[in-house]
Amino acid sequence: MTDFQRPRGTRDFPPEEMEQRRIVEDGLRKVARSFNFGEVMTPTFENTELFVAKSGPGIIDEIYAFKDKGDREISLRPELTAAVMRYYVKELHTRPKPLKLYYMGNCFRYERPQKGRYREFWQFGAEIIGAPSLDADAEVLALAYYSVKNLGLNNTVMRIGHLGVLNKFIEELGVSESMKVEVRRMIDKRDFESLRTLPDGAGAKQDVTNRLIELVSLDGGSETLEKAKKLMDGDDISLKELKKLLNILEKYGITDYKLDFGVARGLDYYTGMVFEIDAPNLGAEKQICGGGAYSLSETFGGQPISSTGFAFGFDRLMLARSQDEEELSKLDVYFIPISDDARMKCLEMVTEIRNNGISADIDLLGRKVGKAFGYADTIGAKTAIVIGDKELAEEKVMVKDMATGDQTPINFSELLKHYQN
RNA sequence: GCCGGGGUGGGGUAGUGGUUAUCCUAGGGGCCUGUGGAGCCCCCGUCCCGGGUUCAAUUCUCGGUCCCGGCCCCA
Repeated sequence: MTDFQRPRGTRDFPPEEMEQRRIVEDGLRKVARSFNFGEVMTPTFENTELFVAKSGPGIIDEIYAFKDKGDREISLRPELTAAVMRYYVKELHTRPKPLKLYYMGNCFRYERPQKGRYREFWQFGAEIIGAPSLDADAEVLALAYYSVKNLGLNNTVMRIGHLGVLNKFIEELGVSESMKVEVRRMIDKRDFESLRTLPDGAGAKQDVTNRLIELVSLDGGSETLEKAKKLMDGDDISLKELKKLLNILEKYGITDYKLDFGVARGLDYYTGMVFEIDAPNLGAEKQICGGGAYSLSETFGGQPISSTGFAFGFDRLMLARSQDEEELSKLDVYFIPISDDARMKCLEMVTEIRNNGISADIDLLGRKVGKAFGYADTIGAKTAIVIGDKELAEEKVMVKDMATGDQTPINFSELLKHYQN
């Protein structure tokens, strides 16, 4: 016998899980719409060069890249931002600014699967394009913040940083360009040990190194700003910006964040504010959201334009909230016809009820009544209806409450009304 | 790419170098020909793949593959 397996790192989702996923998805959509973001969708695959342009040729090793039958270099998208920016540059750039977009879709990466990491996964993201302001940064942060809150994920931490602050320090270190990239990586990894060796190996200034380590070790709310100020000797523009941003966030009702200058995001197209949201209960892959202010349009051949955005790891959101299971929706009514004539009548009633937004199902196996009730019970139907020739003659059905076992006679004409209450 | 732990019906498991591989559960049917949740009975369905050792491998061994956790990476 041939054993057909799922490709590695992919998943099947049963109805119960899909219901949960749709609840989360609907919740995210709802919040995004309430912020006046509009949804866009882009292709599942793109020309490989798009992702190379954004992330460099090394990316090819980590994504599903292949040649199609026309010898074109194609890749399954490893993320959604590149495609959205491509779309913006080619077609949406004449739209009134600011452009507020959101999107959700499956993405693919050729990676070793582990908890919260799959080869096919889903992202939900949002961008504000063309609003080069702290107000846009705050609006995006607020969307991410309230999306998480709305899902009931209370055990999460939003960490906000600023690359302007970080980069100033890195510049002052006085190390080579390649070393700067390395330093950023160390900071992102919280690798303080390696940072400490910078003065020896890479010739970084000892004093700056010390202050840099102190900076990225800071951990706290808005009061942390003062500590950072002292480390920077004087009023830094980025720091002032950050202060303004935090003031704005307060108006959004957001104060339970952490300032973290170690949020480096590992990418050089980020320009200012950057942030991440963690769900600490997820283990190694605990980051559920990442984003910030960036400039990417020019990479795809457009005019430079300021943007701010983020992406949620949808599957990680699901993992993070999986502890509090919600009750699944139950079938409203299960029809059990006993004769062929009764079945015909049932179909009319089933259709009428379904057309009024009430869920209804009907026995398709011709089971005996006892078995059919057993099935109705197993699937958790709220009520069941048996119809035979007797009921047909009286134009009545017996509606049985599956929880209590009570039966109520209802006229055919009253049936819909009964369920609408 | 690397490290560790795993893989026995759909799900969960027991067990073994050799007759018919255990039990639970789920699914289908019957006892019960118009009323569910219990019980009893029947049916369905399994040793991840390949090489090696052996008279004989689900068992031992090697490789692969997939799953779980971690490293690397994380656009």
